[in-house]
Amino acid sequence: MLSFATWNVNSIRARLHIAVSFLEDEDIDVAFFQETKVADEKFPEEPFLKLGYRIIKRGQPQYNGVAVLTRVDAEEIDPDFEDPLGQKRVLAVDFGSFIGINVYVPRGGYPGEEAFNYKMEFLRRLERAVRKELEKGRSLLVAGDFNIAPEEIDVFDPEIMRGEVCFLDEEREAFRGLIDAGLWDLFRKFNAGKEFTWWDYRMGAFRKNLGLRIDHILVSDELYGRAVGCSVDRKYRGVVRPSDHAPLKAFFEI
DNA sequence: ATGGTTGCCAAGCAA
Repeated sequence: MLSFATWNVNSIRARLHIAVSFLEDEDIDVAFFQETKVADEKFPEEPFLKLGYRIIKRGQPQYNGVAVLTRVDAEEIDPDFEDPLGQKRVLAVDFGSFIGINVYVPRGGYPGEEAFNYKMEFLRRLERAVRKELEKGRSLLVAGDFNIAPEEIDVFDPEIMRGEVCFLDEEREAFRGLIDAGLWDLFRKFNAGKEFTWWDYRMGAFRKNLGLRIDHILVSDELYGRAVGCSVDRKYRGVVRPSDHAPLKAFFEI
C-alpha cells in the first residue's frame, strides 16, 4: 500500500508544524507540496528528515516552489517541461513503478491578460509532457494545484463563478486535454458529490463552504486500477493559521 | 461579491 498526498501549503515555513503532523498522523509515504515559498537553502528540512523523509525540492525566494517528500525510493528526473517564465512550478520524480509530476499551475488571469496566456502556455506544455511520458509506456501520476475547477459541480456556485479565473471555458478545456491525453481524475473514482480543496481566506469562505475543487491527482490507467481511495482532508483547513488549501490524499495497492 | 485575508519580508505583489 502506498499513501500519497498533494497539498498547496502556502509557505512551508508558515505551515511547518501542521505539515509535519499531517505527514505523521496520516502516515503519508509520498507528499507533493506546492507554494513552499522558500529558497532551497532555507527549506526547513530537519523535522521531515527525522520522520524518515527524503526531500526533493525546487524552490525560489518568496513565490512558488514545489517539493516532494518521500520515504520510498525515488529519483528526480528531467520533466521535459520548462515553465514558460522559468518559475519553480514543476518537479518530476521516478518512483520505479510510476513517474510522478508535481505541478503548481499559475493562477492565471482573464483572457487578454498576460497571466492568462502564461497559464494556457503552461498547460499546453504540461499536456505535451504528459503525452510524451505516456508514449513511453510508463505509469504516470500528475498531481498538484491546477488552479482549475473542471466541472460545474466543482465550484460552490457555477453562476457566480461563470467567467471567473479557475473556471474559464479555456481553462476547463485545457484540463479536459489532460484527461483526453490518457489521465483520470482520481477523486471522481470514489466521490460523486460537491467537494472542494480550496477556500478563500476572506469573507469566512471556509465557514460558509464557498470553495473550489482545484487541486487534483491525475493518473494513467494502471494507477487508476490500483487506487483504493482518494479524499480531501478538510480538517487541515480548519486548524489555527491554515493554508487556504486542504490536502488531497490517495491510496494505491502497489 | 469592485470587498475581503494571508505570506514574504519589510512595500507591494501574488494568490
